[in-house]
Amino acid sequence: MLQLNPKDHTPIYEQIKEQLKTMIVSGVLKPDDKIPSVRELAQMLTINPNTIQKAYKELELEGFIYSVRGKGSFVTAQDKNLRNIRQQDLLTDLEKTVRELMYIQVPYQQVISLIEKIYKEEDGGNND
Amino acid sequence: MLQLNPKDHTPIYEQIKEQLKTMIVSGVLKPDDKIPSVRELAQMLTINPNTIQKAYKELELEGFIYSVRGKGSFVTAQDKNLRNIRQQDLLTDLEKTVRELMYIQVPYQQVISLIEKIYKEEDGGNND
Amino acid sequence: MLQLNPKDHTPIYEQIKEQLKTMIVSGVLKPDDKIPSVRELAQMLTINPNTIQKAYKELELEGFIYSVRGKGSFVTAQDKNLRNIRQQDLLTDLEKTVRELMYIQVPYQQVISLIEKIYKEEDGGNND
Amino acid sequence: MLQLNPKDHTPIYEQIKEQLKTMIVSGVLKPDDKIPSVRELAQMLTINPNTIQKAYKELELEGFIYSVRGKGSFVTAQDKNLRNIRQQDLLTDLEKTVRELMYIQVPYQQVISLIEKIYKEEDGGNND
DNA sequence: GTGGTCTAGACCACC
DNA sequence: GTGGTCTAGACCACT
Repeated sequence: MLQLNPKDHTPIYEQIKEQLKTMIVSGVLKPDDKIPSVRELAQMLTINPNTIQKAYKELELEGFIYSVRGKGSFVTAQDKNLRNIRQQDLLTDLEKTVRELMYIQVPYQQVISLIEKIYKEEDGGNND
Repeated sequence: MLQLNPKDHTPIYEQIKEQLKTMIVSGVLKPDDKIPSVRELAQMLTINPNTIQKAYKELELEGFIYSVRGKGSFVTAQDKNLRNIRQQDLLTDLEKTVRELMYIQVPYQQVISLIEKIYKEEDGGNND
Repeated sequence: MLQLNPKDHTPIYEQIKEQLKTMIVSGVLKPDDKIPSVRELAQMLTINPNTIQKAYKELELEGFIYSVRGKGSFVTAQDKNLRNIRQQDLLTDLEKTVRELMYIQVPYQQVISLIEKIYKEEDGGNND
Repeated sequence: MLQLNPKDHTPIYEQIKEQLKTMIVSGVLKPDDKIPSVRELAQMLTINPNTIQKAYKELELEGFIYSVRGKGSFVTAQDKNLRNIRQQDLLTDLEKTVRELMYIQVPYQQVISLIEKIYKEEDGGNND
């Protein structure tokens, strides 16, 4: 379900947050879907429950999920702002990367075709 | 010259690295330009020289600058070997970002025009 | 475990790097083996933890080990991408050394047999 | 005449020593040949005369050259030991490099052919 | 003057 | 407990 990479220096709980966010924002997880319990997920990923706890707590603070005592954690109905913030972050990232690619003289066309390829390849797929 | 943000949780040495990289990549600093000495910059930013040292050393390992004992630190000219390695890294980065942009349904055209804008804007500029 | 030579002018952290590299390369340390923690090794060698930190960080950048905050440092499994880069570096090194051996008129056969000896000696050993 | 590389972190005076040693040991410079004066060489390489001075002084201590007050510096008649020491250093280097190449699974044949290529290519040349 | 190494000791974030 | 960042201050090597 989730992919953790210990060699990546981003903390485990951040990796979990990131991946859940993406699933929520992209619609893989829909509002009021139940997400795995802390203990369940900890067992699945063979990591410490505290780490999951921390991820869930922050996701709740940021408004992505909500917890119901005794029942579990659930996806929040999406506020448009959340998606916009995420999008803005990604575009800023993109700009920095592209600027460096330009610096090392990777041709414009090469960058464009990579992007075209990505969008095309998934086109028949889960692009609902 | 450089702006540090103490509130930001990213390490100081990373902030320095980022900003110098941007200046190099955007052409503000050109190959063989001398950058401030370790002590000089430390004094300017009122931080410990070791922190600057660390930033410079990593920039050197990543191929952006080179340091000469007794003389100072300088901007590196582009090298074909390093370029290829770096290019691969950047394209992987790009792919990941674009893929996520697609997931959150940012239209293809919007991504393309951002890139076009970046490449065009520098075209008449310091591409001499 | 590791032997430091204070008379040697090569920096302590380089000596540590070298010895760990040799242990990894020769197979004494295997992929995902845990190596001593920063503080542990510092205590064993009675040197400052920062010095160990520096050695470990560089070994990580060079792809020999990976560090996980809160858990420790571990030997990296061979990765194809890194391998290619490293291979190029090593072959360049080799060429330079061999060229100079030729200049001082060391016969071809002597060089070849040294290499043959190295490859053979490990063949029946830990190449399992 | 000599090639200096400021990006290489080996000190300038070491680079000069290395290259002169190679020329002497390989016979490009013969016993009692005059080598450039300190000032001359400093001008040629556009570096500080002190740096040359240091290189020459150490070469003299190590027995590769001798200076005659008012006349200049000259190559010493070669002692067999000197060449042997150099050779031993190079072979140790070679062994370490080859061992790492083996570790990253570069095949024996590939290493051998590189060496063969180097020896062959220079065969008709200055291998007098 | 420059970069580079090292120590001692502190504090933080993560697991 | 772990790794990672930072400071203060020292000393060395090179130009």
